Amino acid sequence: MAKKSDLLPGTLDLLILKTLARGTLHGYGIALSIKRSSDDVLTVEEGSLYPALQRLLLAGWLKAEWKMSETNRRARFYTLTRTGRKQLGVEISEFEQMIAAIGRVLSAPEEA
Amino acid sequence: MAKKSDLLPGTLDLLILKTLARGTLHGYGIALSIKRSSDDVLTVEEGSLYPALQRLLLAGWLKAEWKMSETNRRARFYTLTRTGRKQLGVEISEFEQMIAAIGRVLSAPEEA
DNA sequence: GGCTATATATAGATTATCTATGGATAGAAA
DNA sequence: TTTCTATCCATAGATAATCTATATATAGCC
Repeated sequence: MAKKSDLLPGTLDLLILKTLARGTLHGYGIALSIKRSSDDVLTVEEGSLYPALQRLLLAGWLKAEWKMSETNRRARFYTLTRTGRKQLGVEISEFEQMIAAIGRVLSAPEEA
Repeated sequence: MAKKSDLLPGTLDLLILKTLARGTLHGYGIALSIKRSSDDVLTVEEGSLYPALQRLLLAGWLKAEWKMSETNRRARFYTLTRTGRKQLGVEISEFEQMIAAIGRVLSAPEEA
């Protein structure tokens, strides 16, 4: 059972945006949530997650605030902005278009 | 209509292997076939295609032979090997697993 | 006091894709 | 005959995204 990668490249932003669309979370919580809701198939490494969060903050799709976590530790909580929610819609439709296109290739008939 | 990329990263090998599973083709023909069977959604640039073909040759998943093309030009025709066909199966199931996992994240309910 | 889980973050390597370029030829059009 | 378009191969260099490895810190349990 070769395990090629933890994620399908190009889908991390989508996963983070969608996860935050369900509510504010800190970074560690985002990673856990993605892992759990994917039944342990998708694992977001810290070295992927935190740079991605910086990207999304810089793009204005998230805002961040330092607070105390459920377990009483300092943690940075991320919330989707209005433009972030809009971006989520864009990314979902782009992703679905890609998947549909790949599906067509995978099931394409013989050519003339 | 923002167009982010020509391909979903990490899926090119799969697309090439699948395309060649339907018969021997030269590089240019592979690119055309993927473009056409995806209804112009997926475009494989030469700078992605030829390095990928080298990768797949080196891995032993393809073999190559110089011949004359349908249009009477020198062209390098690629054929799937036995191990290449096996690899195609692996890549399809990995891809489907990833897509299913992403689907679960995209439709996940609220957490407790 | 030591262990584990929680929590953030960066540096550096790796890999994949894209942009840009270069070369060559067949055949059609002008 | 020259020019244009489509066909065909290939590489160099830039860019982007992810992964590996590491560092730091603390709460709470044993």
